[in-house]
Amino acid sequence: MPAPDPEEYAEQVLAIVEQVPRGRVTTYGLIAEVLQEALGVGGPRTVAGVMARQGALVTWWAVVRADGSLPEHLAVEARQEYLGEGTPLRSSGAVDVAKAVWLPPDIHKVVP
DNA sequence: AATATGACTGTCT
DNA sequence: AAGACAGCCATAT
Repeated sequence: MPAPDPEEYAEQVLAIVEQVPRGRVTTYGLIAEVLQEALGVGGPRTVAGVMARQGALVTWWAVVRADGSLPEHLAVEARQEYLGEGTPLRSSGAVDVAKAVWLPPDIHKVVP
């Protein structure tokens, strides 16, 4: 399975992020796994790269690190959303991943 | 072509 | 429990 075009990869990432239910989250790694299996390329950092450039187009706060945290400057803004959505948080301020995690569907189901 | 960088992650102190 | 380290993948110099 060869290399897909980067623009499509980005679309897939965004497509998945938009599927995340309100009040739940998913992680860079999980998204990366699904796309890796479907397209054979990419990793967590690749997903992060997409979010860094086009994350503003979607509910970017629905994507967090494996431990439920986000970089400082984003954590601040994300907190408001989490409070508003009732997303389970830990005392540290990070999302309680164990409770809030949402598993991305197979890409084939997203874009058959 | 080689190196540095980034919205990452898992393992080992 | 928190920090160091080393992989990892794509982009930009």
